[in-house]
Amino acid sequence: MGEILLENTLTNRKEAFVPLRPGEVRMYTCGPTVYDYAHIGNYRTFVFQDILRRFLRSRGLRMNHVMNLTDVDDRIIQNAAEKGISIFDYTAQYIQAFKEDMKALSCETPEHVVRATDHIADMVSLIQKLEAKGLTYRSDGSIYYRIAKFPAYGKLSKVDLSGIKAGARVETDRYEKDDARDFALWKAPKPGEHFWETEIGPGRPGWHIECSAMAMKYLGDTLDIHTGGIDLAFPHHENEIAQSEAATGHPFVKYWLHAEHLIIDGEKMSKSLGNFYTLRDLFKKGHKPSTVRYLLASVPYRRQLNFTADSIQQAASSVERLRNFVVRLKEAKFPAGSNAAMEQRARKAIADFEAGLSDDLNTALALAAIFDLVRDVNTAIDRGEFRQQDALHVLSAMKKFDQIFAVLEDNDDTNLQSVGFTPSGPEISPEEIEALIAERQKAREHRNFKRADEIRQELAERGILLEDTRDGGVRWKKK
RNA sequence: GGCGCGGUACCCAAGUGGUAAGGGAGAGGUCUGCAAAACCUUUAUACGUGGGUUCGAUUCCCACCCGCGCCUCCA
Repeated sequence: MGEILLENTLTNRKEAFVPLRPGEVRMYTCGPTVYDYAHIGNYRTFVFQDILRRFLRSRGLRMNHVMNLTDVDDRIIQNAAEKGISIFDYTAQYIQAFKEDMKALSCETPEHVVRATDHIADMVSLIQKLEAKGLTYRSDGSIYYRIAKFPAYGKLSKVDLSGIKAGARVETDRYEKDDARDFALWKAPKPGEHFWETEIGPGRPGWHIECSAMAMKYLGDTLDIHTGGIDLAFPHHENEIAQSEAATGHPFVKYWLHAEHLIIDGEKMSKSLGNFYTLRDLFKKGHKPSTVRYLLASVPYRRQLNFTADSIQQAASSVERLRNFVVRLKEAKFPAGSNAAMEQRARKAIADFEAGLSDDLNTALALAAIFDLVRDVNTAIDRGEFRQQDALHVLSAMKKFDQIFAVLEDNDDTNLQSVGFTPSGPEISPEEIEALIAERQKAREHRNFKRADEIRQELAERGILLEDTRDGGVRWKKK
């Protein structure tokens, strides 16, 4: 197997991925701020990191992956206050929803999913470390990081801070900061706000410090991989670097991976444009979890993903094609024996698939390898050149594929239920379906095609599709 | 203005210094009682525009145009 190349935002280059500790990957993902339901743009990033971790695991690497839940920030405090409930009661529902959504999208659960509010002490001690090094200053009970003390600032995003420093965009006064570039490590409480009483005074953590504190707590001073949306590169990740590296004296992250944004119909997704979707919005429209996952995964993560009504329809068709293929392999009867060429073909597909993913997670290329296999095998089957043993090899290739993409299993109903949706369409029991199929078969035997077609039509209206197979059998599936 | 991503067929989207993967959609055909599924054929004389380098560029260089994002709310 060839090396894995990852495009590193820090260097702007594709680099061979080599874990600092052989066999283990220490990875940190910026998780959601749980002030509301996460939107599909968020999930684009989370599906990306899921594909990444699945791929690394498939290469025999052990994951030590941390994802944070930001469960305290301005929006949370404000929203909770408006509802007159504690921030914990407020965020609980969205934490739950996030976990359900991730499950619905077949995203693996990282080894550590951690809440900011459970790590206040870690943040405080990190801030103390920075204070001891003289990198901070206090202003009205808040503590700020003095960017001027960290010369490497800007190395990730290549942002030129001289512009910001002098820029008119930022009203320095409002922040009570010495320098507009400085950012809050610790925020003094405002009246009525939730706060923690700590050794550095009462207050709550700034946004950036939580990621540094939690990442280093679980993963050590230097992590292999840090992922997040492209918008986080500046200032969030830049600030993480400043805090962490200044505190430890070690490089914070070896590979920075950023996912480009998802846009809707060519425009930024935003509530004001009315094109803002949560996962549940899509499910409500009747889209399957596997369709959404496929769509989010199919465009390489470094590219913007243009989400349109058409593109999700296309994703649904693509998944359908793959699933039909697997069903055919499992259910069709092939002559005994094997065809050496097919085993070779399956091996090539796996090799091409992995080569695609190895190239900075080029999922489009990896998918092409699978679809090539699908076509070649279907052709071989149609020509009668396919044998029983061949099916095992091809199925094994499809399994390899699905260990990463996770869209083949027919689990959409279950996944929908996990987010509280009952599968759409009229209820019909398998027994009833079988009975109708039997009746239709009988009608067909008597060449009563009118009746046979009526039954097929009736089932179709109830969401059941029939396929007559070559050997005279009938297969059915849900729409 | 600075930084970044992109502009490939009807749509999504790979890719390479030597004349374009894959998926979806459409059309025709094979199979089928008819469908469905599957297969075959078909839809880019050149890949935003204009220059340049080169025997040769979509692929390198330059300029320009357009889209999107970030520049302390943001995945």
